[in-house]
Amino acid sequence: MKIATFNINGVKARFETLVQWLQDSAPDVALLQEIKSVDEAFPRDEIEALGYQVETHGQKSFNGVAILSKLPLEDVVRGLPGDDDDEQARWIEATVIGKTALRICGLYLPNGNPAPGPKYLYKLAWMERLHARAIELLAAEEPFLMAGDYNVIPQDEDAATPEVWHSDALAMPQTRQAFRQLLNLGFTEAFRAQTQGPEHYSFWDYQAGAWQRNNGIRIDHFLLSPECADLMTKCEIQAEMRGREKPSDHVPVWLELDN
DNA sequence: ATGACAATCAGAGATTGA
Repeated sequence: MKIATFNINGVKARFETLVQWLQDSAPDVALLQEIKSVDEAFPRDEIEALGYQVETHGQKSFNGVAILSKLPLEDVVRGLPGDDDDEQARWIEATVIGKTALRICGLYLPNGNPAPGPKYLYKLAWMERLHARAIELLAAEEPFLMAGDYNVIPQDEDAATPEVWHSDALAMPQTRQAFRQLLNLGFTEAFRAQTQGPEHYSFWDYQAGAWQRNNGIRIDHFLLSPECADLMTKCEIQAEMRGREKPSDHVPVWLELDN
C-alpha cells in the first residue's frame, strides 16, 4: 500500500497539480493539508471520479485537512480531541479497510510563530493534545500512523541553514522536546528510519529562490506505531514536485507498507 | 532592518504562512 502526505497549499489553487499528481503517482491513500476550503467547496466529484473516497475536514480560508482513499474508509473522526473550543480544522482520522485494518491520522500542526506568544502557546497545547490522543490510539496495539505537516524541524540536519531556525517556532527547544516526547511513546519516524544525512527537505519557501538554492527544511513526517513500522518497506520524499508548474511550497512524502 | 512569494477574502490591502 502506498500512502502519501501532501500539504497542497490550497485545493482551489492546486487543483490541476493535485489531479495530475493523483493520476501520475496513484497513491492508495493521500493525506492532504491546507486545503483552505470548506467541505462544500472541495472538488469532491472530480476526485471521486479518479477512484477515491473523499473525507474532508475543512474551514474557510485557512487550514483544512482531507483523506483520499482508493480503499474504503470507516470510522472517520474530525478534529483533534481535547479542546471543544478549538475551531481550527487540523486533524482527521479514518480506518482504511484493506487486507488488514489500518488507522490513519492526517494532521496539520500549528505553525506557532511568532514565538513566544499566544500562537506558540496554541502550538504547544496542540502538541500536548496530540500526545494524549497518540497514547489512546497506541493502546490498541494495532497498525496505525500519524502523518502530515508537523511544522517541526526535528534536528539541525533537517534544515539547510539551521542557525536561522533556532529561535523559530519550528525548531525551538520546546518544540523539539515536544516532538521527541511524542516519538518516545514508541513511534518510528519513517523517513529517518530509512535515510540519514543532510539535504533531505519537504518544504522550500517561495521567496528568495529557496528551491533553486536548495534552502529547504524537512517538516512533513510519518510517525508509525510499532505494528505499522514492522510493515514499512520504503519512505521517500518526492522533491521533484517542487520544480513543477504552480507548485505547492511543500512536496509529497511517501510511505510504502507491505500490507 | 526589511522584503522577497503565494493564497485567501474581497474587491484594496491585511492576514497568514514557515
